[in-house]
Amino acid sequence: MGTQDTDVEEPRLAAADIGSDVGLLLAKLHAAGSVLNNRALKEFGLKERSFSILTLACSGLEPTQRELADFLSLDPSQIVSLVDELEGGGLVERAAGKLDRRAKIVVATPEGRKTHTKARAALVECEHRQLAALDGAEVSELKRLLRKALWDA
Amino acid sequence: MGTQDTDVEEPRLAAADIGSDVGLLLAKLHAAGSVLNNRALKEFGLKERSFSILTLACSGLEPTQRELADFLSLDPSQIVSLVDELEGGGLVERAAGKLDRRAKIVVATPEGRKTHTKARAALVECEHRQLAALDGAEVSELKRLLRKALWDA
DNA sequence: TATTGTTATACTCTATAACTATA
DNA sequence: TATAGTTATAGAGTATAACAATA
Repeated sequence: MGTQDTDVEEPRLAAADIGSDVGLLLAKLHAAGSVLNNRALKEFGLKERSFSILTLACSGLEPTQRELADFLSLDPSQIVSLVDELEGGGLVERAAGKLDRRAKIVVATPEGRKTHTKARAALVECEHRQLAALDGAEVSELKRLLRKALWDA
Repeated sequence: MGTQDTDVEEPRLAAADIGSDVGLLLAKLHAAGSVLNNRALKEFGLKERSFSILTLACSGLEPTQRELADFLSLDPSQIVSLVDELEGGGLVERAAGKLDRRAKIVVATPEGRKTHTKARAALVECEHRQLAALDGAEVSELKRLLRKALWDA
């Protein structure tokens, strides 16, 4: 996003009713977090997107590219280039689907797992900093509400 | 975002630990909301961004373009074209800053106020649908936590 | 006929730097 | 010298359609 502001106090304009607009609050918090996350992931050659795919490739769930696209809310064609990138770096591999030979399962290599472990630790640190104003219970509650809004619809 | 999915049940991949990743949850909920919001705003010739500016232009706070850029986490150059667009549609006007003649204050026209009222009603409806799984107290708590994370840092 | 992955293309959004006018 | 607004441009991200292989 344009300005990687670190709003450290409530700005004057937050008094407008749009200061309670869920869409804007989500956009701002997400944008601020993305800057932190992508900066932290740079040393591993990753971005938020590729990290998400790597995580799922490490999960043991054996996701197909189609599942990745659905879950990450990305277009299948975007998954192709992201997986290409990870595969080029030796972090994941494409395996043939067991039941459906059209489908390709994305699995992490041993090196991918090592990179993921380190990258994940860096992101946990980012999340701590981003949500520093919230205590442990509040962080849990925030996650619960976000998950509920997304998946209990 | 790629696929404007309407996740109506928790997908298989949500079991991975990334299903609790705040960054991903924020991205997904924000993206899903943007699709709804922009679709609803289309009939008014607005998008999320231009609606935000129109709202602040209606607020009585007399924001300068610089303040809009800071508050909306957008680059000043992006504000220029968004305000151009709104001004071209007759919804806002640029007024000279009172203390600083460099600064330009963005204020809504009477027509801008009328459009804003109608657009806002449409967005309230979108927010209701997007957060349908949450009760009133949970919506308030979600907003409180988001605001706190952003501005109590 | 429908779906998975792929490629290609056009479009929007974002980031950056330079310029002007005021301060 | 610094700041508000503007302009221009390159890059990243997104949306869309078409195609081959498989179901």
